[in-house]
Amino acid sequence: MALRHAVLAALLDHELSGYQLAKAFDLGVANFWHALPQQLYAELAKLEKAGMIEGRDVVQDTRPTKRLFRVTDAGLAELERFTEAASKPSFLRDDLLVKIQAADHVDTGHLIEQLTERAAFAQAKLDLFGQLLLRMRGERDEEEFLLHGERIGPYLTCLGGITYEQGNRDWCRRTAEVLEQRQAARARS
Amino acid sequence: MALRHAVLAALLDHELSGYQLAKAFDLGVANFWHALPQQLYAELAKLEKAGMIEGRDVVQDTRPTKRLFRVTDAGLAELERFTEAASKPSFLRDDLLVKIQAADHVDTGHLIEQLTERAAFAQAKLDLFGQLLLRMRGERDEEEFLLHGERIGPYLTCLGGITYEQGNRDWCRRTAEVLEQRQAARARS
DNA sequence: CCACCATACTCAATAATCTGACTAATCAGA
DNA sequence: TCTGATTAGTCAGATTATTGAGTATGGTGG
Repeated sequence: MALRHAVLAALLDHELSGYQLAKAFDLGVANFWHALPQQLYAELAKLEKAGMIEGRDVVQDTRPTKRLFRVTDAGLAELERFTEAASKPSFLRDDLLVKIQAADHVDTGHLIEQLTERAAFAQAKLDLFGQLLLRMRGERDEEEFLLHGERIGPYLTCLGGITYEQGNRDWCRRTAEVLEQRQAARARS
Repeated sequence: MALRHAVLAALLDHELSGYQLAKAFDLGVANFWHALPQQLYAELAKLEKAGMIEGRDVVQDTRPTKRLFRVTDAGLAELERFTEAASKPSFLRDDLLVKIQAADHVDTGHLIEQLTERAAFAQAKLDLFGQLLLRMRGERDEEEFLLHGERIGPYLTCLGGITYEQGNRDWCRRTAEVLEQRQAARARS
């Protein structure tokens, strides 16, 4: 049941349409949750019926009419309840890790390729997140912003994303390096 | 469809029963995939029907009879196919991140509590993983083991788990610290 | 001796997520 | 001018994952 809360949390900052929300929850960006458009539209409908968000139609002359949503008091109360409850631990579920687990029984070339790719992807997200941080804190330095900024939630989750992607990148590079060295050693013998 | 491959990868090292597998895929331990017992029993049944694993009953005098499974050649071929295919990126889906995203609209005390808890959990996993590494490489030092060890897949995923949990722990601590400082600053004003 | 935990599983039902296709309009580039 | 990308959604269906309960036996702590 956390998708609904993720949607509520995303709508705290700005009014958003389903489409904009879908962009935010997409692969490249999602720094605190991931979901597909279909899920989001369904969840928005449910949340509106439950009175936790309110939508208003915005007619655009050049683009299709969109529906912007904002969180209601009931929605905020729901988020509050959610926050009080214990968090369920987050678990790993990663194709690439499964492949590495099987590394000794499986073609090394493909593994190295995919590790390199993943490392590059992580680096790209790091660059993006870095820019995002700058945009959020503006002129202020990080220490100052975190102490006195008015809205630090997204900044903190972005920092989380950075920590995660750094770990990801470094592990991928290290692992690729190990596999390459073994390949080279095997080739020499 | 990666659960089946995770099961295959887990069975590469040792013959395991569904119950043992369930232990390994449990929260506390799972360092490359997570799943519940029911899923695993179901997957084992499917894999056996598909000829990718073979089970044999082991009668025990003091415990219920168990069924141990090992990977067949067909299973290995399936893993090989899986490895060749591109990995789907892994995404974040974490209750705690959602709560932090909403940090400015929600009770800070609960957040700090949950961050501290999560940090302690991450540290516990780090200790566990550290011991696991030692047990896997035995007397050898890491560099040597990674270059010449015969089975390094599980070692590499364990290193992945360590990187992940370190990031997790550090971010939780940092975030809790920030929230505490803000709480203190607000109390003074 | 009795409650509880560990081993070793099974079954059913619901909830969450993903795959894939479809509508319909505008805009930018070759 | 035709193609493809972008905006803004909707629908059906399949697959995965979670929740909750139940079976049966043996060992352990109080």
